[in-house]
Amino acid sequence: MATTQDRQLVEQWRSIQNSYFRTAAAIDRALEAKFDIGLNEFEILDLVAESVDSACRMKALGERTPMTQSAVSKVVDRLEKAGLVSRATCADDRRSLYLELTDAGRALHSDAAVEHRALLKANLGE
Amino acid sequence: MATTQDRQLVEQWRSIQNSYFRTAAAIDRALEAKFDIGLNEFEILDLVAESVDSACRMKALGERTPMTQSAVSKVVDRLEKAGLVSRATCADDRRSLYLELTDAGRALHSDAAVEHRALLKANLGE
DNA sequence: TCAATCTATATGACACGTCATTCAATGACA
DNA sequence: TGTCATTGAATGACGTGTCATATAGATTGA
Repeated sequence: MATTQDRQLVEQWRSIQNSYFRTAAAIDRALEAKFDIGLNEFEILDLVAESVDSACRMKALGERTPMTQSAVSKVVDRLEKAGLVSRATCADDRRSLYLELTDAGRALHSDAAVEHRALLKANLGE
Repeated sequence: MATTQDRQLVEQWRSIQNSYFRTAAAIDRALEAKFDIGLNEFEILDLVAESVDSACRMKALGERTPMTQSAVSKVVDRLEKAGLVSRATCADDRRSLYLELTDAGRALHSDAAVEHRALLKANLGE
């Protein structure tokens, strides 16, 4: 039995979906076209750029994103392969890794961030 | 330069992401476990169930979901393979197809919808 | 100190979504 | 009516995410 509340819930859900997908797709295309990285790659880059402390961060990253641990690992693979990030072993826990932006990574991030924020504004702000 | 507005935008965006991912994952797991269909499959089923008219619908479906045309086509493949939906050719435009729920599809949908709405409520309604 | 257990990350198999392309049917217009 | 462009849908190659597992290092407790 479809109650009014049910319909409202479904509406709300579809609205979130649309908001999410349309925005994500727009950003992804733009970043891909201009900087040759996908949205997930940028978001990891963004998180790394945000972390001022040099704590061991692979783990911390996993807690700040809805991505799976293994997804994060593969995104970092690509970022590393692209020379934007580097993995460094952790002195106090040799299982852990912390990530650093390379110079190229820092440069790309600061350009891409402008684009990213602008598209967020265009898609969410309005 | 990270303005306050930028940070707010990023916050808003991450909140949407979390809301979307956490809810989607919860629903997906539940539907998978109890009814052996994924969230996308259910959403197509839901759209077909909603359509009272018998217009040619593959196309219409594509307009009501953020999924790609080809994604919809593959989801319908699976639904058809599972015996929940059937494709019928359209008399007035033989390129088009319209979809119908089978009896099994209707039955599964009405059970799964209850679960779906409940999880939406739990995750969004809060 | 040595097992047992736990934790951080990586990896391989697999599922699914996307893009580009294909194919058939339709429409438009000379 | 015959060509050319357009449209609805399906398909194959490919990239990326997920799950389950593997591996190496840490921790606990006897």
